[in-house]
Amino acid sequence: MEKQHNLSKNQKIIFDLIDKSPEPLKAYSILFNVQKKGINAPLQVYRALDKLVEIGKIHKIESRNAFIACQNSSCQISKATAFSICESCEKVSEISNTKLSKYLSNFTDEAGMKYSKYNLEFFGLCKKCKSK
Amino acid sequence: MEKQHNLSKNQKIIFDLIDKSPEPLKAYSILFNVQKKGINAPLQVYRALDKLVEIGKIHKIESRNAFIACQNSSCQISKATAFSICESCEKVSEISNTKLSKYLSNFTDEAGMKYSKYNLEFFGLCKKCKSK
DNA sequence: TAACACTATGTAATAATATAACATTTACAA
DNA sequence: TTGTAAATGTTATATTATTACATAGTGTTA
Repeated sequence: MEKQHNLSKNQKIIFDLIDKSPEPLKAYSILFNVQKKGINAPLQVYRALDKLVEIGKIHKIESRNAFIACQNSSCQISKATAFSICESCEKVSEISNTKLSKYLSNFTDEAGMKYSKYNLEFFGLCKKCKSK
Repeated sequence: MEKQHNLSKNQKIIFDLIDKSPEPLKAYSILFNVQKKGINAPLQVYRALDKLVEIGKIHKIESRNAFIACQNSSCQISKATAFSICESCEKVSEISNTKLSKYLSNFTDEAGMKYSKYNLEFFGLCKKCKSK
């Protein structure tokens, strides 16, 4: 069983916003959206984002500096993430593929090192954009 | 045979600096280092970096906003990159593993999509840091 | 309950990263 | 030698993220 995290007020506001969004959100766009709820400063946003990333409720899309809610049934694999990113419409999907995650978690480099933590970003055209 | 790219003056200055560096370099640290060579503005650095990334001479480490020279014999796989990153000393190595790159290039998602381009960052402790 | 530790919040200032807009110059092929 | 693409130079500004410091809430345990 995963540890239950009770989100604080700011964390909840920001998580809800990200969770409802169909696309990754950037920190300052989040800030703009939550100002009516009393969150006024960038740092308040970044602090909540840091915590949410840490506990696996959201992920950062590094190549886009944006954040999306974890799609993997209660965020069990928060340290081993994979995404597909459409280079045309910027649609981002989290990939949950057992084979892929096993392959990567078991990957051993030339020096014999294993890495439990990784982030993988695939780029291409999504179905919609491809057929245009 | 790979296309030969003749680097321009600024591109060459900046590539040489990155190529000689034992660690990834950040854009403004590059700027600071090349000011004595007449490159004065951030944009001049970013333009060269963009071009060098485009032609595969360097890669961006997305999670660190830093750049390293490609280690893969003349940069044949500039759009399919994998790195190991030490979370303690920040040492970054490019991984060139045929099996891994084949596996990822052939990876097909649930919707049947393939992705020719990807970036993978592994995180962990390097040998040195592990033994401390 | 009081004392404590830990987490979260609020606020201001600023650092670090990256791009827009515009003018000019260079490289090189037609 | 002219046309075109790539590269350069410069100023200003946008975007992303952190430092520093003060205060408040939450939960544990003595």
